[in-house]
Amino acid sequence: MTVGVELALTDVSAAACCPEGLTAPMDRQTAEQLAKLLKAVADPARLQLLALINSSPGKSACACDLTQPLGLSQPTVSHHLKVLKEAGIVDREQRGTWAWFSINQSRLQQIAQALA
Amino acid sequence: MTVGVELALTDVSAAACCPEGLTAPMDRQTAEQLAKLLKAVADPARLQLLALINSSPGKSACACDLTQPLGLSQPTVSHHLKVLKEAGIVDREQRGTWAWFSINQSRLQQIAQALA
DNA sequence: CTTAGATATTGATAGACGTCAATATACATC
DNA sequence: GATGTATATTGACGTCTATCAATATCTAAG
Repeated sequence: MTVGVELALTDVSAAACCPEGLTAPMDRQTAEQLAKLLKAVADPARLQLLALINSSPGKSACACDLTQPLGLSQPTVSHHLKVLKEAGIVDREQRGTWAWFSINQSRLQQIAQALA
Repeated sequence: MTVGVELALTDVSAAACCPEGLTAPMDRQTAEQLAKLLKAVADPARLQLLALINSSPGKSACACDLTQPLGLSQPTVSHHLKVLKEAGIVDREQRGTWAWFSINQSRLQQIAQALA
């Protein structure tokens, strides 16, 4: 069982985070939630994934088309997609054998605005 | 000598990064530069520091006033301020014995806009 | 139900990172 | 220059993380 991990990860997407941005002092707990979201984006492979998905037709892409451009192994890409999904930054849709990913744009905006 | 580290860190602030945001595919090198900037912000202590500085009178604060609110040791806070400085996110000014820090707002905006 | 292909999970490993105690350096004052 | 205070650096330690190879699970089609 990996309940602890599951909870920790869903905590991230549960964060209705930081409407005040950086304009007011931030308590440690709030800072940790926001940091988790930012960490999900602060990785070169995941940034490449987001850019790839975003620039795909319909702004959604099959996982099968994401491995080769990154030059990483399939499990590694799968891992990164999971991190993005659990941060609420991408959505996953099953289409037959394939997994299609799209970007939760408002969630991305939310993260960006937390730096305002 | 720590030339390697110095170079790696100044590389960060040298990154005139990512005017296209996530609208086009991103090569690994560009992704690594942007990831470095995001990592500099993706830490709870550093987010608290930015929020504290930003909400201080004149939007600048003495290092001596930043240790206690964070509940971390002085060397740790000094380390975090160094990371932020080397990412170009804060500016440092020496005033007598004290070190005053302010936020490079445009650099923060730049990072936020890279997620657009 | 077996096969085949796509995706996810597990286990292992190397490197990065946050933190502190101890120490060093910088700066002003006497 | 000696002292006191503020800040930075060093060294060590535990934890987290990115990555891969191997394996497992899922899904559709025979």
